[in-house]
Amino acid sequence: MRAILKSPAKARNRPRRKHRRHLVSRYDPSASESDWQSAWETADCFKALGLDCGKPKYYVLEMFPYPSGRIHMGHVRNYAMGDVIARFKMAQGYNVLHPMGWDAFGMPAENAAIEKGTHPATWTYENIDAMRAQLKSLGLSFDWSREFATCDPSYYRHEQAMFLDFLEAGLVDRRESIVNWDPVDHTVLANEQVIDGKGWRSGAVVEQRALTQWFLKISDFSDELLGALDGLTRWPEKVRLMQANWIGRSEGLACKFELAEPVGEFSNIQIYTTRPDTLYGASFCALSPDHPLTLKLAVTDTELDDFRAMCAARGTSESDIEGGEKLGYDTGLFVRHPLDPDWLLPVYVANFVLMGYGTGAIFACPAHDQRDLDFARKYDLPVRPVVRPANADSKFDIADTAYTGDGIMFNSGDFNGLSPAAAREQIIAQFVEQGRGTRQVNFRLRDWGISRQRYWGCPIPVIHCPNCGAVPVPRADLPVILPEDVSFSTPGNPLDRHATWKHTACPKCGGEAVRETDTFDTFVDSSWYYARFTGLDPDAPTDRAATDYWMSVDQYIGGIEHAILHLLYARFYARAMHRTGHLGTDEPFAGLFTQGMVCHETYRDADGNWLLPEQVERREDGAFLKDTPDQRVEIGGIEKMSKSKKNVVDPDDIIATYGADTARWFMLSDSPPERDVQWTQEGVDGAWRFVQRVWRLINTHAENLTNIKTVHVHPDEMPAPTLELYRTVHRSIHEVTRDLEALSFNRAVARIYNLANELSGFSPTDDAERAILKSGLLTLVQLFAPMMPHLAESCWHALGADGLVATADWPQADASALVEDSVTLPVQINGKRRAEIIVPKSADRATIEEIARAEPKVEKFLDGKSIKKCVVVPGRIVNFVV
RNA sequence: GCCCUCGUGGCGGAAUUGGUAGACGCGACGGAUUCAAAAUCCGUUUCUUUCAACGGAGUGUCGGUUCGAGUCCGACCGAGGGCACCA
Repeated sequence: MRAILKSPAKARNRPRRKHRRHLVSRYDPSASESDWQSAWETADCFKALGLDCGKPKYYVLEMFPYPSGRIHMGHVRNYAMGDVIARFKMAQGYNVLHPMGWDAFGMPAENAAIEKGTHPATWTYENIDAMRAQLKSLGLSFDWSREFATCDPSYYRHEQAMFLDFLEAGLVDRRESIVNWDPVDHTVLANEQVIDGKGWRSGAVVEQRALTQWFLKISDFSDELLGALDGLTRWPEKVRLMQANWIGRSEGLACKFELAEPVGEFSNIQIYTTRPDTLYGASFCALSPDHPLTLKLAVTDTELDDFRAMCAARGTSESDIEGGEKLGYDTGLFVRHPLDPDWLLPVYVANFVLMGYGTGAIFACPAHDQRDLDFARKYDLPVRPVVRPANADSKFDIADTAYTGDGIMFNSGDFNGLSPAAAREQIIAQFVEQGRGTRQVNFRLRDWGISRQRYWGCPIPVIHCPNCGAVPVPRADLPVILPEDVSFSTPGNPLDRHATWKHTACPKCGGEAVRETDTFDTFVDSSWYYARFTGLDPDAPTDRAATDYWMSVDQYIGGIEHAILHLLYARFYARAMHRTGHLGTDEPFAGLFTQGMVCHETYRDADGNWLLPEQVERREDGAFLKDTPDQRVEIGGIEKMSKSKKNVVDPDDIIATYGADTARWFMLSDSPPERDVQWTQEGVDGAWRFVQRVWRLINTHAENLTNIKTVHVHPDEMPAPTLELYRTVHRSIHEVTRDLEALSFNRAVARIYNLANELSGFSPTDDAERAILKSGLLTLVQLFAPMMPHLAESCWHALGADGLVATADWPQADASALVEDSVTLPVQINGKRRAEIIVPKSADRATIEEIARAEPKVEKFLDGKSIKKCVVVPGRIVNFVV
């Protein structure tokens, strides 16, 4: 776009006119930013202090990146926010831990290996080097001494050791489960990698396959993970709600329906329901296609076996597309209704009953459950309502919509007239008392399957022996290191084909055995990195003294897209680590902030091809191709920056053109941080202008101020104009501090603009005024220093201040300057503002009313009317009701 | 379908516990400077009544509570996000 054309870099090089009064040269970020970065490095000022430093601790962490090779604007926004907090807290006197590392295992490295023939490790470490350099050019206050990549054996060896601890603690399970299997790539796919029932990479139809997998028993913690959400008061309500829904607690009744005729060892069907109140509306029972009884029947019933196969083939996402058509198979069996043994209900196998939830079998009440109703209508089964709305009579009937609202029980024997809630309670109590059922709590949350048929992940430290079963690798043999000599020329997992790595001796019996060739889900790596950052103990996953000091993370920042998986896994992992002695806390993140995305307009040419912003020229009459200016460009919606739509801006280009500070400032201004921000040329230009304006402001005064001493003068002794400025400065300190505490960066930015405006309008005439101006300018610099740290150092230096702003103490607001002696109050007549009065701050109600009545405009409005009431809120408002 | 969030100028957004709506920025317009431009500086900018006002209207729509509502309550409309056969 035009920014790149009329870049400030070019403007800067233009010869300047000679007769400017204040000849202040432009601020040149490219010249100074790297110098200040070196100065910080030399001073080593961002290294966390020891545990015994005596300062309170503050742990700020941004979600670490996947080393894709280049940072994007989303990273800039995320890390700029974290950096502001880190620098702000450091200035406030905290011992700050602000580390950075790499979430370095994962599929893109293998894809690169397949496409380019580069080894995943080479590709990954090259990317890390490139991205580290980019992050450093942003001037972020990371303690780089703690950097690690999760693909370093020095990291994943501890992950393996902890897995063995979890194994011993009973937190790990190995069992068969149904997975999405890509028959071409020979690998398991995650649900989100299956698109329209096909593998996202190979395009092959995904199969449902039963595989033996490793699981972490996160469901053991369901209740706790749910309950503890209430204590996470510094998390967004939205994230807590999403997690609560995901965990999905429900209360209900578990009971048995006796089979009219037993089938082998099956004499009854165990069901779970949250609506026992609708038992009298029962119409049929339904089994999951994977229910043990279904499997038993399918052995002899080939038609049922075909039905099962069809359900499996419909797979994961196809049901979504079909709109979830209900399909069933009549087994011909009957069960007895638990409240009336003579009442027989048919038993179906139904595709919408999941084996993984409850007991895999249900009783269906079509009148009050939409799925059951759809099924009943399709297979012509009875629909008997038992709950009617309070205003309906006993003829209440169901058409095509199940009634799920509250109301009054009817058609329900002894329970008629009760509310559904009361009926629910009574029926459960009755079943429990008679020993025919139990009150049961169920969760939607399943155990976490962590096996991946992948090379570029942490090897699972287990050896499979034909005689001894799954044997943990002895701790002395850790880490199990990934072999480097692997080939990606054929599909599937190279570990599975690696003869010398795979085949080994059983640690128990010494016989021939094979290694587990699956690797961990990469979410495992990111589930404990926050703890590792607190202390890099070479011999243990965590340094307990360090974790006890630093944990929990005081402020965690990242994208909302991790609201469930990563954040739930990490919360589980912290508990598992607590139980196995690696951590003293249960909650990893005391404070969570989820920032919005960075968006940009989209552009397409006449053929519909996406265009990069830099290929497009915006003019008054529309957008045109830069190379061929007569070609019109269609401007599309404002969407998240993505490579596929080409609506991206490269941080490197921005930094080269405008410097890191301008990019950071723009990312923090205007939009509230939790909301999406739109990257625009005008916005960057605005940020750039402010950088230059501040630089000019400082430098027009610098020469006259360097020798001025900023001695403290009591506000009472100041002349009016000086006092006004002094007040503005201290109000700014107060407000910016409050805004930064609340992570309201956009508001802090607005207040800084305001302060800069006020300072610009002040012309000192004597040394006393110069002293006030100087301290005001120094304050301004300190207030924006967390956001534009390089510019701040340059200004700090220009004003002749000592040391680095980065290590200076945060300014303190003079409380006495925040209180005004007099205050302007609006005067309303009947709620409409009619006038303003200036009253002493200390004035009481009566005095204020008197002053208000005396105000000419007020008199005019009150003239000839009777005052019914006068509301006076000191410091706020006066309102006459006439 | 269910759950959640949000609707404020031309735009991004401010507005403490209900108390002067539109801070700050962007854009636009006018002016200064300049041979001219860029850059910079000054001013105007919610809408509206032919100008103006210490005239009227105004925070998605309609209603309510209150001396007073962007803020609280109810209904509706619209946008965005999450979940989706969880019995």
